[in-house]
Amino acid sequence: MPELPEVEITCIGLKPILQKSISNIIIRNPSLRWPIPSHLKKTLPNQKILHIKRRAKYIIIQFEKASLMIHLGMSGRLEILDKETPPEKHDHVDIAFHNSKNILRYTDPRRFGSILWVDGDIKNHFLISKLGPEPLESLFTRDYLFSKTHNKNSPIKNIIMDSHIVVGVGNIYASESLFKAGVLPSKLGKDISLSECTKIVKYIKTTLIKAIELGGSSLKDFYNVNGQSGYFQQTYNVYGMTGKPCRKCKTIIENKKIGQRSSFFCIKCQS
DNA sequence: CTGTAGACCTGGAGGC
DNA sequence: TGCCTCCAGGTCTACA
Repeated sequence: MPELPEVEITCIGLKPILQKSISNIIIRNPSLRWPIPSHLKKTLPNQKILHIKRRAKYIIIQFEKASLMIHLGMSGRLEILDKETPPEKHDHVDIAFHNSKNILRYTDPRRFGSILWVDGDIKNHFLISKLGPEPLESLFTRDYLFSKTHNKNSPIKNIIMDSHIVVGVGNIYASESLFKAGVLPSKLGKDISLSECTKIVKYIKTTLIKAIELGGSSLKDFYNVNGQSGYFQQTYNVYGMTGKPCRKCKTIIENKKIGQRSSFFCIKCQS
């Protein structure tokens, strides 16, 4: 489920728990990407949620002196549910609140996600401190991208998916953005021109923004029905379209592994 | 330092 | 039905 738009939409959907004070946490299975700290049982109760924000694909739930840093991995989900909702197999964590009939539930079949406790400023955390700029913020420009590509021997798709260069571009939106930019995912960084960087940056931004808007449009039933966003209703230009005709030129969409990941492209529209 | 392969883990789809 | 293989939205770590 989660690429950056889904994480953003999840953050927005968490607004109802702002200012709430935690009463209890139930950890059914602490084995995520990193173990969930067992001290949360003692640390978390009576902490008040002051802010909720996103950095890269991390959801940061801020308390007075520390934060919970939550990553959804490949298959994670956060939902606000009635506290009587019985837990299922992959519902690893519940957080309950004072004076509330709701809980925040973390579900993650593959357990690639993480729930970490960070004292002080998260900027200094080892998972955050070396991250590149946010794709939707002003630091992510043509010139910045060019400075990171012009001397690189790896495919452009790998470069834009490298969180040390720019965060939040996952496998779906990497393929989609490169299609719109007219650049083959396998093209090496050093062969990418300045004007191609202009397009890549532009279409990463517009693709992500559009996805957030689509997800946002279904926000009202985001957490009380099935936790899915507009994400699943989107149709893609190339992602998952292997063997189908390109929407622009009817050429058959191809799929090639680049950097271990499936990559989709139109050989005629992209070069 | 750079670039790539492997690792983590579960479930669903498709072939036989 | 059952077993096997392959595939899946992420990203850290180890190694050449």
